[in-house]
Amino acid sequence: MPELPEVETVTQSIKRHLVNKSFSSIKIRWPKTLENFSTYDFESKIKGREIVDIYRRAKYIIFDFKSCIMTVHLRMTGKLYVVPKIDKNKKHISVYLQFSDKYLIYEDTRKFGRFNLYDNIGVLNEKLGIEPLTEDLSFNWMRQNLRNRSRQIKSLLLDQSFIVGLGNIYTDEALWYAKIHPLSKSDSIPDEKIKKLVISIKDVLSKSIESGGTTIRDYTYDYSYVGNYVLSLQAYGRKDNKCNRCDNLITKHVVAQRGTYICLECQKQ
DNA sequence: CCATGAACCTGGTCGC
DNA sequence: TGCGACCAGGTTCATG
Repeated sequence: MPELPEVETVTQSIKRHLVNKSFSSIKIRWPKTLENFSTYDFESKIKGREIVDIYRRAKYIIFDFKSCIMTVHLRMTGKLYVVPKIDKNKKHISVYLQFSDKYLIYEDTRKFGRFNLYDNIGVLNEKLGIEPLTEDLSFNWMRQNLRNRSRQIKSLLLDQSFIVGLGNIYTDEALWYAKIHPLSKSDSIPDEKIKKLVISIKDVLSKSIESGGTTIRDYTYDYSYVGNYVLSLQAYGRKDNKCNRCDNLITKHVVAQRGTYICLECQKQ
């Protein structure tokens, strides 16, 4: 489901309910969801502890309890939302936590999502790359780091140890805006296009956040709102539609094992 | 170092 | 209507 804009939207939507509150119980319906801790750990380290902050890092939602953090990764179909009452008709609720008189629900059709418990954010930071919406992502950084390796650009942009937050949709979108073919080798992209790529990444992600993300099928936030950035997509999902720049038809390919949408006229290799 | 394929899961869609 | 094949906003691990 979610890339950076969707995770950011979900994070903000649950944050206002939960900051300064504490969880009183947890119920597990799909045990694998808790990857590195148990309900026993919940009892001793999380239960009754104040949630000091909730924030996003990469595609993780972080619950900060000061003495430890709980991370949630939604993977493909995870949904995290607050409701006053549990909906018994929901078939795929993997976990739910009670706080005050409400519930934080974790629903996940494909069951790929995971909760983890850590002492601090250090473990995550070690394996994660830079945040694209900060000044860490600059033209100079990008040029330097595209040139010191030779990777297919799409595969590199999807790599969370390089830049975090981009997934299949926003990678295709950013490459379309920058007129870069997804199979281009990272060390053969001209400066002008690198410059455009950096701007496009920031632009696409921030515009999408403003629209509440992109809903293709599963993604919703706050129980049922959909993301409207789907209306702004230029490449992703637009097979056989006209490119909005040149009237050539968008075609679908496979790059880095992912469905990939390209305007072969604009995005020459 | 880099690319590829499989695994983890369920459900929707498409062609016959 | 039914059934199989293929596809899906992600990540990780094993293999050349």
